[in-house]
Amino acid sequence: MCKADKRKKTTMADLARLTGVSVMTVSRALKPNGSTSAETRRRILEAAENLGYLVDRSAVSLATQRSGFVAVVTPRSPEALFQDIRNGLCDGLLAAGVEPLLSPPHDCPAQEETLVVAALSRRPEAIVLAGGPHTPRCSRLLEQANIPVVEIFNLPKQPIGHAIGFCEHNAGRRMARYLTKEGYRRIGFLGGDPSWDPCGGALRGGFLDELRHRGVSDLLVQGWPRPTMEMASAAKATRILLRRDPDIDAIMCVSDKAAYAALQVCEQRGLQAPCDVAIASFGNTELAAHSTPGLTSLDIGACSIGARAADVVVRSLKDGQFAAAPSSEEIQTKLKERGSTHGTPKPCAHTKQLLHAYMMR
Amino acid sequence: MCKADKRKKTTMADLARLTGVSVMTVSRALKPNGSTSAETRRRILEAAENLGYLVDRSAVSLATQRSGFVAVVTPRSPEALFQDIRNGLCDGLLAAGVEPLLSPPHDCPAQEETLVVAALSRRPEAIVLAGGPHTPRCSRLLEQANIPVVEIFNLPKQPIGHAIGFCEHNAGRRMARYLTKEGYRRIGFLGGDPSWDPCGGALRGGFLDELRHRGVSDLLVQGWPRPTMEMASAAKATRILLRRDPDIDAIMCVSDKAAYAALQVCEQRGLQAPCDVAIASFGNTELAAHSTPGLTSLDIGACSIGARAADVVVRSLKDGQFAAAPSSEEIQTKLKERGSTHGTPKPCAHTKQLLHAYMMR
DNA sequence: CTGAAAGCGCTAACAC
DNA sequence: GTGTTAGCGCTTTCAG
Repeated sequence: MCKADKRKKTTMADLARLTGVSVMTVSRALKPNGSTSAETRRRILEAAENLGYLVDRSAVSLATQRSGFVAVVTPRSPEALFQDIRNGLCDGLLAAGVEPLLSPPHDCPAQEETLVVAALSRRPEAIVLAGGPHTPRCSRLLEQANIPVVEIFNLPKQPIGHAIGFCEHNAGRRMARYLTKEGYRRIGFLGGDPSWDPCGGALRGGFLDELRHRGVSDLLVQGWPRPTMEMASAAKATRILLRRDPDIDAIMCVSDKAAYAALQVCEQRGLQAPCDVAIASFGNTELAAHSTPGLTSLDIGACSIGARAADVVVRSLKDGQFAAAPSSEEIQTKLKERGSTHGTPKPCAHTKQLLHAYMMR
Repeated sequence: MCKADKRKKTTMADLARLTGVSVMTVSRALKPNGSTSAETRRRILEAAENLGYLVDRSAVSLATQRSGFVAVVTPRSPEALFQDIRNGLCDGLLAAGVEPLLSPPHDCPAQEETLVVAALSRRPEAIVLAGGPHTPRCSRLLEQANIPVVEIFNLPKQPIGHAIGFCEHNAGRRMARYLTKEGYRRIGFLGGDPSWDPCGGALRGGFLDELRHRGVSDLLVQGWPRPTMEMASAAKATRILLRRDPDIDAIMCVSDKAAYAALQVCEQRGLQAPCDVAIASFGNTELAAHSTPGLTSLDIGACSIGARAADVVVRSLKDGQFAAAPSSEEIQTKLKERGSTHGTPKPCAHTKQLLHAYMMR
């Protein structure tokens, strides 16, 4: 009844004193399957509710040697994709009764290491993180942590435990193959600085390799220094690209947002996709499907990566065998072809109307 | 040197045994300002590094009664906005040396309660969460938790502790006022189901109120049942709206993504913004600024909300006085006017070119 | 500079 | 059904 005025939090001892039982009885009454008389439990639960008592999970963790949560450490970039991945992951874990606890987003391997140290210090049951690259110490700590480690998004060269992801390099090559087959020859690449977006860097690497392999070497690359303001950065980079090579005929972008920004800049310049310049991207988020024209984009199945990861975590937690025999699952990126790289644009209703208005003047 | 083969994690006792000192010395050696001889410390740190030792923060929390982290509990919707808010918040907290720990996103107050219980059980130093609504029990637990509570995003009717946010109702009214002043009379609203998006619901409420107040009562509302696939849902809802009232002259949307989808649908139908139908939205994210035409949108300063919240948390943690005297800061939404509701569209370069191609056939 | 003792809040393993 | 004892891994406090 009386509110806790003191700084001290209420403990089981308080509940025990109040209800005239031992601490152990309180502990049992608070669990769904503890053996306590109905009446005793009722009184204890009532007292707990009145005082707003909540178990101290630090103490529980210490006593049981089980923390009951799974750590999730993801990079800030690419946000839209990790958003979906995290959603799929969290939903899957919660559905299985496992609690995910997310670290703040990181911008580089060094920061990742800091966050992984913090996460491991809380003794998670398992840890899910992006495929890297990690710092050497980070990798070592993960190996020594003795818990299931699940690397997602990009497939690491040397997985620590389980891995579910795609190969960015292959993804880049794939798109390069497609664009060259479609006949594009003066191709640009738009992406962030690899120091904060290693994944985009690898994508670009694969893209470049394949282009060279196909004899398309006159490639222009334009990047930007920070992960924020992606559209504005991409728009600016596009302008530079167009200035450097006005005859550019295709631009591959590291994300749908960047691609959308590039598309707008091109249109403002009177360049129409795909006839004047093709725009392709990576991620296949909602925006790619809904923009006009639609953006040709590489799909990585972000939601399903999250769901698969949740599955692997849950199985690892249940089954020591499975946890001990790390699996590696390569996700094949799917090239989703849309109007930004293929087909001739027809004047849409909008254009017809403008045309009409234009001629009526 | 030898790897930890057993399930047991290494503890300070192991390090103490290995280096021939007491546990207490190990404890001191591990802290930056503990008084230990340089040589002893060196050996201890070396052993720790070799074994991949990391302190057990459950034990530290228990012993010191300080967990050293701040809990962050946010709703899934509106994702884009909370993304920015979380980023600003996390950056601010990390910069001040406070560790944020994020709960998975929730879809309703009941789920929020569950997550808040889990978070409070870990005894955070403070908790940051959306302004609600919360379940009664959730509010009560937050009050009894005896830690700084910071509610962000929307201003709660009855703040628990500090609050930094805007009034969705006022925001809705604001946009209604603007649209009616611009001369729009047949106005629709597009949003998600209030059960999972209470904030969008309040926005709609304010919007409706103001319209009624101004004698524009013939309002059409269209929503969707799930937080996912926002653009697809909004596109579908837009089609229904257009079918129900082909003469609709403006559509207010709960998010920029929804608005963008609506814009595309309208254009596909030959309706041009703003002359045939105006599109307005909420959030003022990158997309609103970069779409063509730009989307008129209500700006809430998401990043700064996060930064301000971090500031309040840090001050509360430092200053008991400040923590005890809850502040409430109302953020004024700014109406960012763009081409989707205002001005006459000029045929852009793209159109001119299409026009040209069209006439050359 | 180092160590021994006590205890943080809780639970496992036994008693009764 | 309930209580007792003994820790979980660490820090605080007090002695040296």
